[in-house]
Amino acid sequence: MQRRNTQQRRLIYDILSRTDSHPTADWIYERVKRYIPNISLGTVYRNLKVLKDEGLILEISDGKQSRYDARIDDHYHFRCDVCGNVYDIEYDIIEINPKVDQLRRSCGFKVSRFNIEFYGICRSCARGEESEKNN
Amino acid sequence: MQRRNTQQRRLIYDILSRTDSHPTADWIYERVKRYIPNISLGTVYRNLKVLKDEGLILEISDGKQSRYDARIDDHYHFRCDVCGNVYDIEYDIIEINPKVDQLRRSCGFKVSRFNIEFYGICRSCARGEESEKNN
DNA sequence: GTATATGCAAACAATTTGCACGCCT
DNA sequence: AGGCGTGCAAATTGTTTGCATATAC
Repeated sequence: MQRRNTQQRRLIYDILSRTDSHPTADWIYERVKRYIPNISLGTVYRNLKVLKDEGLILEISDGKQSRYDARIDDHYHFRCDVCGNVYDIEYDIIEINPKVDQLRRSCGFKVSRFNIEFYGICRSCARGEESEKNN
Repeated sequence: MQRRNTQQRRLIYDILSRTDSHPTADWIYERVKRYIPNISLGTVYRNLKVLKDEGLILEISDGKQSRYDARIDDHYHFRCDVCGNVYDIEYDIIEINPKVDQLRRSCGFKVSRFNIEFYGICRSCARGEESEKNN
């Protein structure tokens, strides 16, 4: 399929690229509206799907909602149990990879990728602050 | 809150305990109906939540849906990209845990738990079979 | 007896989709 | 010009909830 480079698609990707907050579709929608006031939420969802299909962004599942990430290099995520925000953890490739490779070879499945996610309470929530929700 | 040991709750837990297919609420509902035909889906959801709160089962998020697991000891999951089914991988605690612990201590967050998930194509799908969907 | 649990249906929230029109290329 | 993309609203999907009744204890 021949893809068009629309204003909407460009802006959605641009906004997602400029944040590290792993936002939801709705958060992105609110931001994009500042520039294209009559954009629809459906368009945001459609473009996020396109960008994902093209491998430009990642979709992170949050149980009920999806979050999106324009950072596609190897890294992990930490999710705060209190505010729900997602933070990046650098990919400790030297330490983990050989061990995971060992497991993936021996587990009996053809593993194409894996994902580690950490959970706990983020710094602001530990301090009792109200975190700005990125959703 | 004082909990009652109802027929419905007992059966839901029993059915979940006897499968390793990590089923969805709807799959469980269909099974329970064989014994309690007029049970409602809402009751299944309510009881799954109770069982989870009591720590008897785990909820596994599958993007849009939830899946449930009565196996609460440490183990990993493998999810097939084709059929969506979830399989158990034995927890190779000696190999992985120290490395993950190292990462969780050094990542800068207060990590209370973590989760590793593997993705790929399961045996039946690799053979081109139609897998029975557990959802 | 009484509070917890149930069945039912309506409500919800996140996401997807059908359709007529609009705008990249 | 042609077809992909859009806005809008309705439809779908998974899950939750209010309420009157039933049941475990």
